[in-house]
Amino acid sequence: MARLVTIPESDIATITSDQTELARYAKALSHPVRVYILTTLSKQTCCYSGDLAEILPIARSTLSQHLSELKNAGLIQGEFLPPKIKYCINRENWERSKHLMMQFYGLTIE
Amino acid sequence: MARLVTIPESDIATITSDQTELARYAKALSHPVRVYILTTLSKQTCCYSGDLAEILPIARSTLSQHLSELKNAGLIQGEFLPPKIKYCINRENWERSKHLMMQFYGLTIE
DNA sequence: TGTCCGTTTCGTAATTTTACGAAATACGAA
DNA sequence: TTCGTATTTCGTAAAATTACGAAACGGACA
Repeated sequence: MARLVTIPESDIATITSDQTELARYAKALSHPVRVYILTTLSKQTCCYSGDLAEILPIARSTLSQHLSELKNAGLIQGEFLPPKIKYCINRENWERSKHLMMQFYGLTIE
Repeated sequence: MARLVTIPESDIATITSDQTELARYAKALSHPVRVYILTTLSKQTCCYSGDLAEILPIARSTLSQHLSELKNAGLIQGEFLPPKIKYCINRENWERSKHLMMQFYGLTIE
């Protein structure tokens, strides 16, 4: 980018790693189905992919994609209990995302 | 969808309007540049598109797109003060998104 | 071994997002 | 009216997202 040459570095905005991380978590929350899944999992303990598949008006393969996005974002984790897979919130990253979000909204409370 | 016919409605997950609304706000936060802009605007008072353009390593047209996404999400608003446009946080919707996010994370504090 | 079950991966398609430069717009000032 | 400044819209392209059904997979069990 030409700008990186013509303008001193100190004048370039530094997008912090916290901001990039927050954006990543926000992306995970950017679909109603994923918000629903996370809300469900954060309230109760865990649940099976099949439970969600029966209840949600989307194809199983589509649900699977949403679950793997949440997994990639680190917000949930799956435990293979043949023949089912039990999904739970990843508490550590859940708290991390909460912390970043609070920080973003200027809430220092924890 | 066949599922809507073969399974009684009461067994179908209801994705609430709050969840859909939260997903919409989360989508607005799902890019590092937009997180940066919102953080900047929420801390200080307001700023001009040009201020951001000089500081961010992206094309002005790209910045404009991000700004209009934030506008469409209702999180910022622009005031035309020729020849510049002053952007500020939309406090009402900012608080609304904060509220939904707190609710989502199980924080009833406000 | 073969079969069933729950789930994911594959193949595909439509739509949206992100990005850029060039052109258009809106307005104040010369 | 013409010029200059600040910003957005247009045209375009590449990549990512969302969605589906069909096929594949891994393990339990007959």
